[in-house]
Amino acid sequence: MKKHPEITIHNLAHELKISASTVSRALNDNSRISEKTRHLVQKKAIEMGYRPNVLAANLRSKKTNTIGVVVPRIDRYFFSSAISGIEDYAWTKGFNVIISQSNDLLLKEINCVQTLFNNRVDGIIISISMQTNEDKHFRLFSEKNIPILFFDRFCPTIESDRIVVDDFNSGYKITYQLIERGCKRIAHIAGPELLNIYKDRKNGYLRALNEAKIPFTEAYLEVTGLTKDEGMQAFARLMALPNPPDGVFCGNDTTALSALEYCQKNNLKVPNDVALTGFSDEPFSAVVTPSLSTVKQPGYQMGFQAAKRIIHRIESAGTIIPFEQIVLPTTLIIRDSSS
Amino acid sequence: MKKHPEITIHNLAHELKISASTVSRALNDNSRISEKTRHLVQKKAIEMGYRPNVLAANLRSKKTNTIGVVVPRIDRYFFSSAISGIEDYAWTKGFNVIISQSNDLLLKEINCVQTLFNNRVDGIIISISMQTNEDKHFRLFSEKNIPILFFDRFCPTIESDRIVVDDFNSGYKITYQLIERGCKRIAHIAGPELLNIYKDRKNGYLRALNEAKIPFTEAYLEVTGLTKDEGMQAFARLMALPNPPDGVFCGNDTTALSALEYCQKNNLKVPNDVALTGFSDEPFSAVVTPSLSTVKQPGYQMGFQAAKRIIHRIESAGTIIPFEQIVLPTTLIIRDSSS
DNA sequence: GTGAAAGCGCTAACAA
DNA sequence: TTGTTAGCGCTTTCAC
Repeated sequence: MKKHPEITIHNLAHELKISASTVSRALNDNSRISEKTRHLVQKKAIEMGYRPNVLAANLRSKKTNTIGVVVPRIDRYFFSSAISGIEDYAWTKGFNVIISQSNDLLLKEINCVQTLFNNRVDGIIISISMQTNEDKHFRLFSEKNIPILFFDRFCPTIESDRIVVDDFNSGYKITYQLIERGCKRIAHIAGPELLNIYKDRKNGYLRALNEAKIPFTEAYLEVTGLTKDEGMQAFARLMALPNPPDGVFCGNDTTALSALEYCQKNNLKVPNDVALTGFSDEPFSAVVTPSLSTVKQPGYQMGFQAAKRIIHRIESAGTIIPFEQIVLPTTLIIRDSSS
Repeated sequence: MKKHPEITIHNLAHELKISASTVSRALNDNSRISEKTRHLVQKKAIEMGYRPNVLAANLRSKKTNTIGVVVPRIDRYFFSSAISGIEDYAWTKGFNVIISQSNDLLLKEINCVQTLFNNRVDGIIISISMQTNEDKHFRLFSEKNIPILFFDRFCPTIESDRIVVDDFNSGYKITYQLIERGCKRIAHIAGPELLNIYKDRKNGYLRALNEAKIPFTEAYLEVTGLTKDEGMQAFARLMALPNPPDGVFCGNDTTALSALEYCQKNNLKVPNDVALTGFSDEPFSAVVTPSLSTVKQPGYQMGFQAAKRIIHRIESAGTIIPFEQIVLPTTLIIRDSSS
């Protein structure tokens, strides 16, 4: 079946009548080798179609040059662009990227993390699931001194590097914009409190209200899973209030879009009857009518930085680097839905 | 630094006063082992916090339980949903997924493929770049009998499994719909001929014209890279013709969107002045105004099937399985831009 | 049903 | 600068 048996460094060594270690050194551009042998070996390697067995090298060196990534869903634009950033940077450093998705399920997340752990990834980059309320599975890594880095949604009880955006301020700014444009009754469709990002966005919202001396109305706060359906329902409840809001800060673009749909069906004018804002700047947000005001999160940049940071940590194993929380800037994008 | 040294099967063996091979067998649920020892070993393994060294096992067994994936860009919805499908299926079979992106560059693609090859992936799933006009890098795999599977954009000169959609028919159907709605001068913004999918879409277009006895007009065919900018320019050229088209079949949704933008800026009514259709059903296509007619490709399903097929092939190594081209159905989605 | 021994392909400490 | 040697942790004959 196999026409070409694998060539090993021993085959090369044998052919060249030198030792395997010399071949190894030549192939790895080790310093203690003569130009001549190096050339000879490399030429022969190509000639014989040698390809290094990364597995064996990894086993020996106890490094895999692989980083594991766990995200809730790969097909959400924010995450896929983050992965794109991770992959682009990792590539330049010769690292592989293994990805897995938690589907926002704690159990699946634990499973993913375990598997990556067993596969001896050199580090893990993760954005946690909506259900994650424990941290045992992350401690595996800290205990073995394997770098773990959270981006966007982090686990507050684990000391580690983090790449985040300033959700509090972003929530504040986008709410403030609604106030500025004259909204008096501002509602918020929030995500699960379990996740810092949603809590922060909500607190930013509260802060803006407070600063403008707008009293907070319990009924104007809806906590949901931020799916399309839940968003639609929450928005419907808001608009059914005796005194419905004239501005709604939706926790993400998906719910903002569902709110928009609701308005179209029910003949509500956006932004005149009710102004809407989202969060994330999904690809569709710029092109819906009316276009959606939102907060742009630099997904690609976050991924890129995450990879940079973790690979740096991996490569400086031994030296102690203090943990860092890197906050990337968001951009407030005001479009028709609130202008 | 490390508080917990790695536990190996030898440690377990030593503790239990049995041999390492017995431990190995017990851990792998080998048949030639007594219930009693199996239990004893597995209990001890948990107790001591043993975790298998996948690397060593892989080196020995010459399998990695890993499949490599190469796509042009991870952050395009079609591809990220395909990856999602791949990951979901692979997960159920205990396979890891290494991803990399070619950025539609041949050189990067070659590099990715080589790296995956050196990393000894058990199989590779790929959608080729826009530049790919050679197949040497794929032959590596066929020569070593490592399964390779193309999805969507395939390399015609490599015999292999393929998961595709019927681009010819889809192109035909969507053009036919334009004819049906009364368009007389139908243009097409095509992608590079190098890729089968774009050629097929174009041929479907030609077929529909032919069937309706509409003569083909050279000026109505624009071949581009299907980016936003190129799409916009191509569309502008079309509309600047002395006899501009009243219907345009765009090779993908991105160009259709840029055409839409052009119309808005230039006060052209869609679909009345010119009807538009895209291809792919990107998330934004349903929500732009006017909403975009398009062809829905089952990205997730394609990925899922791809993983299923390749893992099946990997697991039946040795048996000869004929190559198959699996054609998944598309859905014609008629929305406002052409209705 | 269990153990002994060999070796997957590579790297690295030590010797020369 | 090069060679020798000893594993990395596991699986898998082959004996018993």
